[in-house]
Amino acid sequence: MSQRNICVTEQAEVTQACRVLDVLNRVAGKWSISVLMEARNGPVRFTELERAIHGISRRMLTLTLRSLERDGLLIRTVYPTVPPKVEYEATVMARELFEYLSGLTAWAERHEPAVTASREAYDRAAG
Amino acid sequence: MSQRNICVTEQAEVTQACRVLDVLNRVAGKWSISVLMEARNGPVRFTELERAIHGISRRMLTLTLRSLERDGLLIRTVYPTVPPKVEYEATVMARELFEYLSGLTAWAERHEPAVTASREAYDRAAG
DNA sequence: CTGCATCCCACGGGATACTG
DNA sequence: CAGTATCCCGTGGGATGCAG
Repeated sequence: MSQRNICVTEQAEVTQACRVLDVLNRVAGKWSISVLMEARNGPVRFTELERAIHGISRRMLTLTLRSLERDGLLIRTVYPTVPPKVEYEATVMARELFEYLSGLTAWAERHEPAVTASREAYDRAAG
Repeated sequence: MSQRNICVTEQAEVTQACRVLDVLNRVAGKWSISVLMEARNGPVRFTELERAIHGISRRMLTLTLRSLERDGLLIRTVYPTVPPKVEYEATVMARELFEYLSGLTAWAERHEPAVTASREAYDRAAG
């Protein structure tokens, strides 16, 4: 997702929108949430992530990990062994985020039928 | 944001990730949340939205509105007058979504300093 | 006023190959 | 094992112009 934080006024609504957009921008990458969820319960290794997240490329896994680490959502631990061993783990901050995401999850579950129906109706009406 | 729902297994974690991704995909457009929030309290006209949302182009406003309408998050009402008058209003479903988004907002507010600090530290360390 | 059509570009992200 | 480097392409989205 491209940059989209459009905080320009001081209106409460706009400010709230911006806050939400901040979060989304941080987590909006195609693979961010999947990676975060895999790293939520204890440390995970690079290759484990690669296997667990179906369809991700090595390049995107690396980029996603770096981005999440930079934002303080993931902790990267390197063990200077041969062969190298690197572990990733969600931070407390990231785990707290999951609680709010689970609210979204519940919302999505409750309304998925309605959304699907709405789409079908819309597409049937206009094409 | 490109398509990223990668539901391929039946694992609980993956399923939850998919649900969240469903929501995000629906709302991930650069302008979706801003539009939704403007339409949250009563109907809003096209031009009002255009003025309220700083930086949005006419094209993107239309596309965003259509997408949200299709998903059942927005109701579009056309008054067959001259000149035309069209109003948009958030549905109940969309308003319910705001409650969960406000959780994200709070999270973002609480942790924004930490994220900023983390980024600076990361960038200082590596460049 | 409320759009749709067209053109264009940046960038997210896939495929592939190479490395400490 | 855990990455980095390159190349390439689709698509999201901006700018602009036309229309009912």
